[in-house]
Amino acid sequence: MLRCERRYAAAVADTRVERKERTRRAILDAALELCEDSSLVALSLRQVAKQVGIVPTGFYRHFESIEDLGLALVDESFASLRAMLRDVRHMDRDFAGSFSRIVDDSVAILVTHVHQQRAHFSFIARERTAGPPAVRDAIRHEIELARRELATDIARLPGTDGWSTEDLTSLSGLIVNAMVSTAEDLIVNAGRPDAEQRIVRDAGIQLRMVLVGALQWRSRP
Amino acid sequence: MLRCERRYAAAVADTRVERKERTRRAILDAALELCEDSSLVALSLRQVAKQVGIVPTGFYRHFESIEDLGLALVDESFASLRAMLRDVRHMDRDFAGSFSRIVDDSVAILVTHVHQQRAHFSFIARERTAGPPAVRDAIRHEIELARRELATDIARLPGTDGWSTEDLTSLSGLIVNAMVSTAEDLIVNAGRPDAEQRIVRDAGIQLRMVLVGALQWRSRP
DNA sequence: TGTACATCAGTGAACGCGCGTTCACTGATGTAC
DNA sequence: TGTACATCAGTGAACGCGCGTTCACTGATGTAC
Repeated sequence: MLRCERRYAAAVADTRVERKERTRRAILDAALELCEDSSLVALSLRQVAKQVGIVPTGFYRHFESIEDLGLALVDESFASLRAMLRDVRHMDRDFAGSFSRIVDDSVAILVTHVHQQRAHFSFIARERTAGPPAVRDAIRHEIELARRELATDIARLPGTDGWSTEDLTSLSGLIVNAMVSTAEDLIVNAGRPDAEQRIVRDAGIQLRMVLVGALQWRSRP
Repeated sequence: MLRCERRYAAAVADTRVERKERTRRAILDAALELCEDSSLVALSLRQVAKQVGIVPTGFYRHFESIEDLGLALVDESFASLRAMLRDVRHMDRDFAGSFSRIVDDSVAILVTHVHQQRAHFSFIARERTAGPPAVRDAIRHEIELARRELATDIARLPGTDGWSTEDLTSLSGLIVNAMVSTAEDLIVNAGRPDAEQRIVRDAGIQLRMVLVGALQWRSRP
C-alpha cells in the first residue's frame, strides 16, 4: 500500500517535474535559435519568454539570467561536440583503415554532426569570442579540455614515442583549429552543396598536410 | 593674390574639415574600445556619443548607424592586418634566412603587430562571428582576400610548381587559421608574459609542422 | 578689406518602445494524515 | 478514500531606464562679392 502510494506520488511528481523540464527545454531551444543571428549579449529575456510563450517573469523560475542560461547552453553544446569526438575515436578503432580513409571518414563524421547539431556548433563558434565573459571563459575551458584529450589520443598512436608534451598539444591545436574552422565554414555555407563539397575537400587536404608534417616530425632534432 | 586667398580659404576649410575628422576618429576609437568586451551588436549609439562627449544625435553627422560605423572599423582593422602581412613579406625577401629563422621571425612580427593594434585584431576575431550580418560578411570577404594573396605568395616559392590551386589555398588556409588562432590567444592572454611565451612556442611548432608537411607534399600522387 | 549670406557640426527637447526586475497573485499539482 | 494544507510554475501590473530617431535650433566657420 505504501509502495503503491509512493508510486502514485512519483508519477504525479514526474508530471509536474516533466512539465517544468519541458518549459526549460523550450527556453533553451528558443535562446539557441534567437541568438543565432546576433549573439547572446544581444539577446533579451523578454524575446526568449515571448518565443516560448510565457510571461517575461516566468523566465526566472528556470534561470537567474541570460548569462546563466548561456552556461547551460555551453554544457549542451559541448555534449554534442564530445559525441562527435567519440564517434571519430570509435571509427579509428573499428576500421583502422588507411591513412586517407581515416582522414575522409573523420571529415565525414564532422560534416554529419555539424548538420545534425548545427545550432550547437554555431553557438560555440560565435559565443567563444562574443559571448558574456563567463560564457567565453567556459567555452575556452572546454576547448582546452578537448585539445588535451586529443593530445592523449595522439600520444597513444605509434610514431609519437619521442614527442614532447608541447609537440603533442601543438599538433592537437592544429587539428582542433582546422576542425573549428571547417565547422564554421560549413555553418556559414549551410544549404549550398557546391560550397560544402569544396569545404570538405579543403578540410581533407588540410588534415592530410598536417598529418604528413606530423609523421615527418619523428625525425626532428 | 588670388593664390593667397585660395591658400587662406584652404587653410580655414582644413580647420573645419580637420575638426570633423577629429570627431570621426574619436567616434571610431570609442566604438572600438566600447565593443571590446561584448560585441558591436550590443553597442549603442548613445554609449558611443557619451564616451566621445557629443550629444547622441551628433553621431548622425558622421555615420548612418552602428553597422555603418562597423564597416569603417572593418576597413581600419584590415589595414592593420595588411600592414602585418607586408612586414612578413618584406622580411622574407630581406633575410631569406633559414627555415627556422623565417618561422620565428614571422611569429615575432605577428606578436608585435597584435600588441600594437590589439584592438583591431580583437575586433576582427570577435565580429567575424558575432557582428551584424553586413560586418560579418565584410570580414569574411577580407579574410578570403588575405588567404588568396597568401596563396599566390606561396605559389612563387620554389617547390610548389606542380601544386594545384586547391593545395595552395588549403595550405594558406592552414597558415591563416594558425595565425588567427594565435592572435586570439595573444589577445586573451594579454599582459601575461608566461602565457605569451607558451603561445609563441606553440605557434612556432605549429608553423614548422605545417611547413614540414607542405615540403613533403611535393611527393604527393 | 568688409559685409552679407551659406554651410553644417553639434545641440537639446521630445517621442514611443523594449528592457530587466519587483511584487503580490492564482490555481493546478502534490502531500500528509 | 477524502480532506485540509503546501508547493510552485506561471501571471500581470508596475517601475524607472536607456534606446534610436524626429525635429527645429544655434552659432562658429567658410564663401562670394
